[in-house]
Amino acid sequence: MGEDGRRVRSLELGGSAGVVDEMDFFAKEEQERARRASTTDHGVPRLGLKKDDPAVNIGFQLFPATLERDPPMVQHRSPPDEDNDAKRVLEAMQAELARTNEENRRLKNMLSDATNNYNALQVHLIRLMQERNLSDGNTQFHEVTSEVDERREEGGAMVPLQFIDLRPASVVDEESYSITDEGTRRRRSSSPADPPPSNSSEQEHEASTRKARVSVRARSSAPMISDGCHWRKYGQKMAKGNPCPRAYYRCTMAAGCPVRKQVVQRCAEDRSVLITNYEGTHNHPLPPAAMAMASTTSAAAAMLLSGSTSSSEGVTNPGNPLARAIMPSSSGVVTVSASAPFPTVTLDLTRTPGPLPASSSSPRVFGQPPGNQSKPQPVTDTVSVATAAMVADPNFTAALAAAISSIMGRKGDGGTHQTSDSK
DNA sequence: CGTATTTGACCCGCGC
DNA sequence: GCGCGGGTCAAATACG
Repeated sequence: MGEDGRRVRSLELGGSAGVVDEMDFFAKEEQERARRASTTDHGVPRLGLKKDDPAVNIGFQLFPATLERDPPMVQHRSPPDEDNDAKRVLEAMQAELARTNEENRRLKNMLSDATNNYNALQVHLIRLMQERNLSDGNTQFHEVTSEVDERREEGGAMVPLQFIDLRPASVVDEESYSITDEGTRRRRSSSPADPPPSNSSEQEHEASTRKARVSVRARSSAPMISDGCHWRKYGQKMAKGNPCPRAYYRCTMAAGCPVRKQVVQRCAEDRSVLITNYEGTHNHPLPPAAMAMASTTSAAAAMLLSGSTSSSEGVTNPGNPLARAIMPSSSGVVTVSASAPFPTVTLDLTRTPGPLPASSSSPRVFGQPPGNQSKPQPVTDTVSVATAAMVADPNFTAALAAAISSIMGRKGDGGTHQTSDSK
């Protein structure tokens, strides 16, 4: 390749010799240098000698080698030559292009590695949770974990988060069953075809996990927080002891997803606080914004099922390492309550959790003071961002953004991309 | 006209 | 057994 490249360049060099006059770029300098360096009386540069000029040859030979490094845009000037300069500019631009491509490749690799690490950590987290359950005598969890691992390792490619069900198989089946039609299930229970409700401990466990729900408290004046999903209202009730009605929504993003239920109501004491309860897991691909909330609720539900149900009292997040792993930046805003009838994880986005890195996308979400209700809209829209920030460690996001921006910044002026935007 | 919302009726679980 | 409350259904209505 080197020889051919040189030959081509030589040919180009020779071919462009005749168009020197058309190159205006460094005309002044060129004339000056030509007057000094060239001994020929004509304006025709010593192109023939240039081929033998060691400096030029070295430059041509070194260019490919310096592509991997940071070649200076302006090479040291060899004997004045317009064509030579033009060629060098061209070479420099080509080198820059090649370097940019190389950096793009590196960035892609970095991003892929980071995502891989994230997924690996998530799988590891799930495994830990399920091993914990395994010690309680539930043997199904481990198998599911192995399945997830195998899926991940076999495919090599990343499994979309929405397809990784964080719950154990029994829970998945149970939830999909119950959520498919909880109402009809109740009705069906009277049918003779239904197996009589046996009172095994397994079913008791399923019954408890089936109703695991995630409650999100956020300040918003909107009737419903926008989490990226498409919800259809199917009912409304006046709740006891609350002047504000309670609305019932169902996910309509997929025909086969009647499973999702969402209950929204306003806090009785503070009507600016919107309480949203999520039950179940989506069985269809989700947009990134919706995926954030879905993964949050899923992770929270998994956290709930991981062993905190042993306590009948509320357990705050800092005491739960798993919760800390899921929501590292939200200490104090996550409450796990295993009290009857169903265990609930409460994500309180109305409290101030403490200082957060400024580079993260989450700080503007948390801790909206009650006085800052002049702009309620961002609060509604950023709930998904908050959940995204909780699912994806903000520190990780910030570090990734910093790394990418540093790389982009090294290159020069190309670093204005919003790579830190969470999905 | 298709889709989303409203709203009264109905079902079911639970406590008394 | 009965009443209450939560949750869901489905017809009617509104809306784009």
